[in-house]
Amino acid sequence: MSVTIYEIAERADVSSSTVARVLRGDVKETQVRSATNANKIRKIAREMGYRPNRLARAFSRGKTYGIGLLYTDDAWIFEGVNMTVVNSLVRELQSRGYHLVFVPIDESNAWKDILLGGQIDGGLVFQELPGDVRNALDEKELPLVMLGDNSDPTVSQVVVDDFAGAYAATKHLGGLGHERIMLYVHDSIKPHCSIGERRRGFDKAMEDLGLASKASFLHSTEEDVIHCLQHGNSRPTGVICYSNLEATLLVHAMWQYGVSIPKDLSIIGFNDIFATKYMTPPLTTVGFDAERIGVYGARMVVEEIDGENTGGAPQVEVIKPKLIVRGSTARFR
Amino acid sequence: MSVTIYEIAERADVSSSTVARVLRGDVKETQVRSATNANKIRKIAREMGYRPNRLARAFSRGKTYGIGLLYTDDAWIFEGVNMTVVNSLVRELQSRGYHLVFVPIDESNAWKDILLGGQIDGGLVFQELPGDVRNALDEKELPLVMLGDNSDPTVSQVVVDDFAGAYAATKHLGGLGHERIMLYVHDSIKPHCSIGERRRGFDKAMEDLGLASKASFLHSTEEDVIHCLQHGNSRPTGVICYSNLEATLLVHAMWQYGVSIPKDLSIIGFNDIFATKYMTPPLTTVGFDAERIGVYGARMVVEEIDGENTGGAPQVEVIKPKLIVRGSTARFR
DNA sequence: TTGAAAGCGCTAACAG
DNA sequence: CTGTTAGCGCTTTCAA
Repeated sequence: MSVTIYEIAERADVSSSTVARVLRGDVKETQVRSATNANKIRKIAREMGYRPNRLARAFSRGKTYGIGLLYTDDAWIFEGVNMTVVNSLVRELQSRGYHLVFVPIDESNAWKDILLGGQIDGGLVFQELPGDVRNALDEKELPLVMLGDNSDPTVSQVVVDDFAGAYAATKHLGGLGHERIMLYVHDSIKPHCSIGERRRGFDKAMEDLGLASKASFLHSTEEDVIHCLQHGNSRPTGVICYSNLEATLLVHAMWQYGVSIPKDLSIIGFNDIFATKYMTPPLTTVGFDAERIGVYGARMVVEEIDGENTGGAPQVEVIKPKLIVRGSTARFR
Repeated sequence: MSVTIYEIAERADVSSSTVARVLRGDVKETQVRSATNANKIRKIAREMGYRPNRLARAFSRGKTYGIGLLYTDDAWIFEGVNMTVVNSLVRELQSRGYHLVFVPIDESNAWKDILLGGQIDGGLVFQELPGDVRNALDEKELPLVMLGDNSDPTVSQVVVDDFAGAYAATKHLGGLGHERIMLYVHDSIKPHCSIGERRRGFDKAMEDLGLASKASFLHSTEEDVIHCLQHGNSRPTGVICYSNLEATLLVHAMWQYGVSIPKDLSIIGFNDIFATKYMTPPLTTVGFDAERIGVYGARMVVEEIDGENTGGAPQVEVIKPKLIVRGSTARFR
């Protein structure tokens, strides 16, 4: 087995409490004796290769130091940008002594065992949670922080200003002379507040551009969009894609049909991942600093757990996106 | 606080041990009394909303039920295929009562606290580990399973038959009439056994094709490869890319230079992720069932922890890749 | 600042 | 099958 505070206590000829306190840094060491003791204890601990048993500590403190990443849709969470978020989440949490626990919410009741069985101290989510999950969280009084979702004003959240992103994208296209612009949301996309936000940003920009009547909004299948883009003489000349999925699919489809981008059609995507830069053509996209979402998110849950967030009022951090102009957009005629 | 076995014991008028045993299913219930008791206990537990405290259980059993995912290179682990692996790892582990703990290995000593502080029961790795990490693992006698890496024959592993993958890719190109074929490994790729494996598969195929003298192997920068591909009349007509990175970069570069794929140049990638199917043109690639890596990997660590792997001899599972022919390869002339 | 003692919730012998 | 009794390793009163 491993070295415990008792073995150290014995060698140092002090009580186990003292060892624990010193090693934890809970001693001011103002007195001569305490300082001497402290040094001796630390020396012995080092020699014996002591490491506090994290489980014992957690158990004793009544904390788990685990933060659950609750998700219903793994396609969403394991996708490009969100992985960047997860990555920074892991690191930021770790630097604060916490660790991330993946909690897929599915028919199996594993998630209940985890939430109710005291395996986590708080939760992080990318999307709105099913009612029973929320209830479980509430029952255990576990703080929750939403990432990139503002659908619930009662919990803290770090969100991306999707309105601004869509607005900028639309204005960009308008500035290039496009008049008939489409906002494309693939029908496989699950409901999410960003859809509405982006739509509002899009609508507002079209209105400001004086093109409101020429806007077309679609929450649609690929076939319908492609059809719409190819037929009729009032077809859109610019498309703003809800995410990389739509952009990828669209670029591919247009390539198949011989529609040249950006000559014949301008396309703007959302979310800037590595691959978008290397698409053919490189994709003009609305990007944002995904790492910050993780950093803020981690900070917020931990603060709520440690009760540093005294007020109790939900915190809100907003990340400003920026338009990254690349090769998939061009002046219309 | 939560409901404990003691409260249930009191109400059911039995000892806490009995409660624990019944709720854990450690009672055969052959006798009349035991069955009656068991039912009563379960009923009360249900009514009170009892959930076993997982930390207490873990602490008491001397197990953590955490499996560390140890990694030095997050670009690698958070990349496409490997995320699929992680996803299945999470689920498979969860179904066995374990959870995955991300353990980035960096200058901070956080990883030491986790390994030595008894936060995990075993480890999973995608790449060879630094010596001190291995030592820590050995010291604590934590089983380790390698994923997609066969560099250490002393540990269990689930690997992809990269030799076969590269062989098939090369043969495919050879069959299409290509004679000058290049294997491209970007210089940012960190050392990994698959590089050697793929190279050997490539070499063998070239030899079998009678083209050995026309093979060119490069562990090189993008510039060099592009230059090589554009100048000289003995330039390669087919390229096998080590991963999606090279394929993405190359397709992009060729597009910039007006080299048409697959007319002027055939390209084969490695690893089949969603986007490759939608590249322009869709990428011919060597794919494999990434989920199985996770499933096997999880199974193997857990078995080693539970001591089901009696022999002690390292297990080896090999995943067979298959060539997925799409639009980036064509007959040469 | 230190020590003694109790306890976190569950598991694991050992008798009965 | 059941109850009793010790822990697991650390934290946390409470006195001294």
